[in-house]
Amino acid sequence: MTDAVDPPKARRPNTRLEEVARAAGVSKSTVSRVINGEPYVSSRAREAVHQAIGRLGYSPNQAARTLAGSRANCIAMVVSEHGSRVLNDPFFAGVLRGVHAELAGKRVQLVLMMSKEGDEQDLVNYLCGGHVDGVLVISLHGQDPLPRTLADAGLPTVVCGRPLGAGGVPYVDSDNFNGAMEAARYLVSRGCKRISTIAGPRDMAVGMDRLSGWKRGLSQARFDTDLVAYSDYTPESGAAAMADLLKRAPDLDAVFVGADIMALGALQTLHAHGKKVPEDVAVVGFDDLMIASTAVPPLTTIRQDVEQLGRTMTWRLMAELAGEENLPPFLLLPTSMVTRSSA
Amino acid sequence: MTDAVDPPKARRPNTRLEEVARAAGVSKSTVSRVINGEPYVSSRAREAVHQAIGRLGYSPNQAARTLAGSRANCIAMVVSEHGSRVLNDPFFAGVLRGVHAELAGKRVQLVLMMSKEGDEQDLVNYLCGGHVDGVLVISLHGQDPLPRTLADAGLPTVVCGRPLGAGGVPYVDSDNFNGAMEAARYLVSRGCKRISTIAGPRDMAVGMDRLSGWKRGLSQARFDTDLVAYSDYTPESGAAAMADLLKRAPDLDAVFVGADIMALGALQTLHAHGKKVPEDVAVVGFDDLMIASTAVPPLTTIRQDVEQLGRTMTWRLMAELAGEENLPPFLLLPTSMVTRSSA
DNA sequence: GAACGTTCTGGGAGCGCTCCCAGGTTTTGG
DNA sequence: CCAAAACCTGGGAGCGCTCCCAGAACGTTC
Repeated sequence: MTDAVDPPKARRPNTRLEEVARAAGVSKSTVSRVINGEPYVSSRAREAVHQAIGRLGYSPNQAARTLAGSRANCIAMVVSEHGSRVLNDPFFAGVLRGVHAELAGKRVQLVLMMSKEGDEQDLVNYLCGGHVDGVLVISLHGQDPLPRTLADAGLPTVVCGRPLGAGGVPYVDSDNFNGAMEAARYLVSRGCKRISTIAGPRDMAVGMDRLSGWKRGLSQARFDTDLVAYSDYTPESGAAAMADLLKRAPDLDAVFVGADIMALGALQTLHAHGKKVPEDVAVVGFDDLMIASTAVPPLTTIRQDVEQLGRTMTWRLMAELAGEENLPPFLLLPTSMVTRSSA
Repeated sequence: MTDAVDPPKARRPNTRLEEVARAAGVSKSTVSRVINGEPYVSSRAREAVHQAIGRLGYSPNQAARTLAGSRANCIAMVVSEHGSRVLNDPFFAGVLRGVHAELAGKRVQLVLMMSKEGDEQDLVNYLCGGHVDGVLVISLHGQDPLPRTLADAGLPTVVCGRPLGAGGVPYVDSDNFNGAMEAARYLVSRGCKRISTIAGPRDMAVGMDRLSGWKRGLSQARFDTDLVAYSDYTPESGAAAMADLLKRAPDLDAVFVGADIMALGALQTLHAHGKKVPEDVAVVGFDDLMIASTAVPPLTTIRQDVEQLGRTMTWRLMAELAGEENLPPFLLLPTSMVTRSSA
């Protein structure tokens, strides 16, 4: 089919709006109205246009719509903070799936961007330059100034996970505090006496919120909250943190690990130290990754619904774009405990 | 700052190309040439334009560029086949990271699309409508007609993983055949006598290629290749497949599992049957997921570099868009064996 | 039936850029 | 030293759409 003399530019079968208009026997304006679902179109005209569109396989030129109109029909998902770890994470994939599910049917494109060191200004220029209608930010380190910058520029922005340094920017997060508190209470109710935790880095809200929830759960039961080790969301550092805890308190009989991926490392360490799980040490994780069920032993954990996180972020952003008012400044999604064998 | 009467449309601080031109004391054309890195611009003018751009924080309007120019400056990444599983997979995230890395610095947007049932025609219309310059397809089930359709429409397309039903469409894949063969040979060299395999679904090239490689490795050593069970890339089905193999051949002493995620399930089953790994049964996986190292015991596996997969796909696509000729019709990336404790 | 609204329709300006063309300036070479 | 070639520059058409405006067609009311 593409046997033209000039290979690289053989393509361009764009049916244009004008052709649809001609085929339907109406004007460009009417076709435009039909496409955008505007009122004041007779049902006869509407029908004719729909038929013509179907017949010609017409797809509106987004660039032209964006240029002419006031909206870009496009939102950006910005993965901040290098992304090396973020993108490794099943977390990201789940969020993305939710975003896409929520966007289904809407004529909105999703463009993906990553902030790289040095590029920040470019990124801000681009985003604020009217190329996108709104932004979903997935930023790992809480102090990231990006959400603030975007929000200050008047660009509708929703952050995934409570942002530490961006008070006032709308965000959606799992209820990490209550989830962790539930984990702590469960360990107490199970009869554990010396309960420790492996927390995420101090500069990430998710780590801090889970730590706070754990502390609250324990202190309400009048337990000590001194057995805290910090780790950084890798199995290796989880293993190291567990070893540290064991050295500090050889008698510990429970550990709440602030992420399944770290719990995997912790389990290894416990195994290496001859501790039986859950008989000697009970383990509760957080996230409920797919691999939690195949850990040895299968991991009891706090599930968060990451897909719902993506859906909710998108809903919040689209609602704002639609001009809805008095929207909630943040949304917390409930977690649920999944009991398996490790505790 | 946004204290206008009308909240939703307060934003629009776009500096336009014309303002840059005025600020730099040159014409629009010259600014355009500088931005696009064209020749025939005096270094004095070039310098002035760059300064003006920096001063004004100018970012070219993509919509206008697309509309006016012949290129869309945009490529699509299409996740075919529901995406429910795909997006769960760390695989996807790795590819995406590679794509992004390769795109860094290029003025090309990445838009993400998922094909949903019923939407196929819309998707094809959109993609072929000149909105994107090229497409990266991640399609799990090999028979997907999408790549063929796109390629036939003259749209530069690169597929991730060998497509079963789309001969002639350029693709990039890991060298699954040789990786699996290496695994089989390794098990032979280790002295295993009764070697089985858990393969992926028959309608996916990745599963078939790994199975073929395993068969080739064994038959070269004059081993039987009858111990094959099929599974579908979940830990659960991997566990079931392992149980099936054990029932058919209680004396088996090795299993090559065509994906780490299935190997996790297989390990569980072996454990439940009282088989020691690797003493009773040696296990080799494929992929080298992050969790392979925290399996019990740590998994010996064939590593594939998924990020490199993304980079290579992108490179191949961009090369084609740049008009390069005689590009390879497909690219196979080498795998490497990672020896841990399970074999 | 004149005066008004309401519903529908088409014409045309212009979004911000690229790309072609025409013209000016410098370099090169016979 | 003058022609040709190379290098620069600016002007302006037009990409495909939206959105504003003006006006046609149809009631509905006094």
